Amino acid sequence: MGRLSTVRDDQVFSVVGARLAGDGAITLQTVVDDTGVSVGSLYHRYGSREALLALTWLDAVRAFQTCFLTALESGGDDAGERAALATPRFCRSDHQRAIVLSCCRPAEFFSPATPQHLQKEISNVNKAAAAAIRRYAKCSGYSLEACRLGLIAFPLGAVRLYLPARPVPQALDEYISAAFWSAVETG
Amino acid sequence: MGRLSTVRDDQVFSVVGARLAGDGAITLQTVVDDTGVSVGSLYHRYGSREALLALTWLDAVRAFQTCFLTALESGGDDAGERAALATPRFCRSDHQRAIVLSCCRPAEFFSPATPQHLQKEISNVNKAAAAAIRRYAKCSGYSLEACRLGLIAFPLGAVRLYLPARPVPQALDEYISAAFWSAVETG
DNA sequence: CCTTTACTAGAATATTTGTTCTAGTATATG
DNA sequence: CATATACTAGAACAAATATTCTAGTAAAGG
Repeated sequence: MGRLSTVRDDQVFSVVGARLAGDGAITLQTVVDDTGVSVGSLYHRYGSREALLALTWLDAVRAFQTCFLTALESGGDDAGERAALATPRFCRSDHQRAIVLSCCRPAEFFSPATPQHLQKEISNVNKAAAAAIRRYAKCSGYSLEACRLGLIAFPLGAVRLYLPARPVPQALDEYISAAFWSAVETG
Repeated sequence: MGRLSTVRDDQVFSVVGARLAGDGAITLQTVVDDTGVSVGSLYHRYGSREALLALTWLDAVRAFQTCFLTALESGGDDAGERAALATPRFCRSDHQRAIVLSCCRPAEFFSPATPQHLQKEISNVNKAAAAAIRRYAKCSGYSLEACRLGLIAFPLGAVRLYLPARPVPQALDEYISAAFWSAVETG
């Protein structure tokens, strides 16, 4: 019902991510130039600049969490290790979205001006991940801090050595696995 | 010779860092409001917004490198481990500068508009650190990638779990040490 | 086919933001 | 004290940016 978009949402989000990898300045003008979508269209579709940024972040974080939570909740003794490796794998399979997640502070995407319903969604997404990590900690017996470090902090720190400019090398996985086990064995 | 500043440079840099920890938007207006220094003063002292941002970053990175390089080049079998721990220690001793280093992409501080001489200085500072890490890799026999991960990536990833809002807990050091050794033993 | 609906287009507007400018102030040095 | 020097102050200006508005276009459903 109604006219169809000439440029898909994910193409718009991708352009926003690409800008972040560059000079990092995201103005509506840059989005217009890079996508070919007019200002009027952007406002019709997303409502505001803040909403567009929040949607870009949500799109990226949902894609990542699908990979991460699937691994973490798959069971088995190496579920944690596979979840830790979800980060470098995601960077290789979805570079553009990985840039959004790895190169940005939340403050770049969310502000008091972000629409309420998006703030709510963002909050929910974050809570879901935090809850999954808590569950994993409880089941595995590892400390919560060790899990946060081994599952998130170390893998993220590692890929940030390469992103946004260079691809994440396969060789990184071995280090990330080792760091994961070092964390859970320490705590 | 001449009148003295009522607000010191490091106080101005500190305010810029504090903003980054908040909503992240650094406009001259926010700097004026937070420091009480007028726009005219800021331009007289720093020349441009870009210069102020670059100086803020340089101030922070120099302070960190003093700690980091001292540890790394002190010799001994645990020089690497102490250099890795320089990151959490720095975060505890100099929270404001740590925020500048840990919470920001370079693109937020440098642009084509950054004055030439500051771009040069920034380049030199980065080269000095990279060279020190290469030397350490050569002396220790560890791979360069392992050193970059163990000395920089893992410690930085770890402290980012807490910054900018919360203090970096002492307990983190044990995990960072373990991650450092896991890296150099893997590579 | 006609209507409804969602999308497109870009000029116009209002706001924010960086920069410049002129006048004035305080301090070190001779 | 006199003067050069660096800093302070904030209004005025120019540029960039977000947002609104009106008119028009394409596709789906009755």
